[in-house]
Amino acid sequence: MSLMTTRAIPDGHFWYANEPDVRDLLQAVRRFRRVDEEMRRRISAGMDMNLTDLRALQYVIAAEESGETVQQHDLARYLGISTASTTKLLDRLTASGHLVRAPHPRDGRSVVVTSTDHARSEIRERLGRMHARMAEIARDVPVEARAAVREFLDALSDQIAEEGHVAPLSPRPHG
Amino acid sequence: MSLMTTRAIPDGHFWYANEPDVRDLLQAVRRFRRVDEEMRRRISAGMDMNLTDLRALQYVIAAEESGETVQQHDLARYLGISTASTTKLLDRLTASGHLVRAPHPRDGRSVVVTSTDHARSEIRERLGRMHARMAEIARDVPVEARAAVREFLDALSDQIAEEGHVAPLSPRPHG
DNA sequence: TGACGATTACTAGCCAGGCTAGCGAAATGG
DNA sequence: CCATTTCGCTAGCCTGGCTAGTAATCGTCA
Repeated sequence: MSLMTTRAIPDGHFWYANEPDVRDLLQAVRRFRRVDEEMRRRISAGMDMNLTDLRALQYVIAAEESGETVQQHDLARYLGISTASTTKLLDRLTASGHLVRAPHPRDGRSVVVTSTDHARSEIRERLGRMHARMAEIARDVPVEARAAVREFLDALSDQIAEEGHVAPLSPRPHG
Repeated sequence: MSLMTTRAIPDGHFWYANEPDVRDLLQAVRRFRRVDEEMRRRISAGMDMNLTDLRALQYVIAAEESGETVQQHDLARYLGISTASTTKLLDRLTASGHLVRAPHPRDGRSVVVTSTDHARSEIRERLGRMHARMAEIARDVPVEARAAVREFLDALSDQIAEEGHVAPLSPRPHG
């Protein structure tokens, strides 16, 4: 472990008091976390919907782009909410003209959810530019440092996911 | 700009199809974002409180550690909720024994919020180990790559914060 | 010093977005 | 072909936000 270099008090602020690099790194992580949250809140507010609705929209569009179909059930599982709540969510998003419910071709119980042109263009308009600029920023990382950056983020994710004994499941729609 | 290398469709998936480094980097960012959100949800659920309450708790404790006093008003501003909602939040967190309301020494209208020993030890117990391991992970980043990592995260944060024309304000308590 | 606007926290009452329970219709397995 | 399971829906509840309005206190200025 070789943890402590300054004080024995495990309270965050003193751990890396004489390790400015480490402190700055974690500070940058925290700031990213915060502004990211704010950004999503802003965007969903700008589209007159809540964060969950925005996530749902992105999920449906992403699934369509990779050629997969989405049922109400998939959405519920991905969003981590009940199917009943997902019914309400679909009510909202179909009323607003972002999503469409269609009968499943071969399962009479199921509903297939698709996005409208309007939804796709709105998402593209709101997120496309930012996405492009994030890619630019990634390109600006020196080639020789890219592996280190990725490994750092992956290690953080592994640590965070494992903490609390939760399997690092990936949120894929069913095939 | 020199954006496109593959297709002109600005839909995210094709931008960096032949730039595996860039794609992997952004993928790592997205994963971090997701597991971080999940982690906070888990921890707050484990403490029988919601995300806002957890943020409030961390804020109060952090402020105390840097010797600052916190009023209900500061908390409301930091959390981005109304003072009325903050009243309810304080009701919850005082009822659960995490925070204490005390009269402000020189302003009869104000309330000074402090954390209990119980709250501090619970937060330390739940977050301390993870915090330590995040510091370890940061230490594992090769010294020569640390600047690049920090610059990457800062650039992302700048971009995200600026998008939507919001000033990159820092959430400090009043002095 | 006394009056008055500003500030602080609170109460009352509303609403959005989650939840569980339970239902009918369709699919599936024995 | 009947029993069980799955799917999405409705009904009704609860939490955690919100706004509006209030009482107490503070600060300022005539």
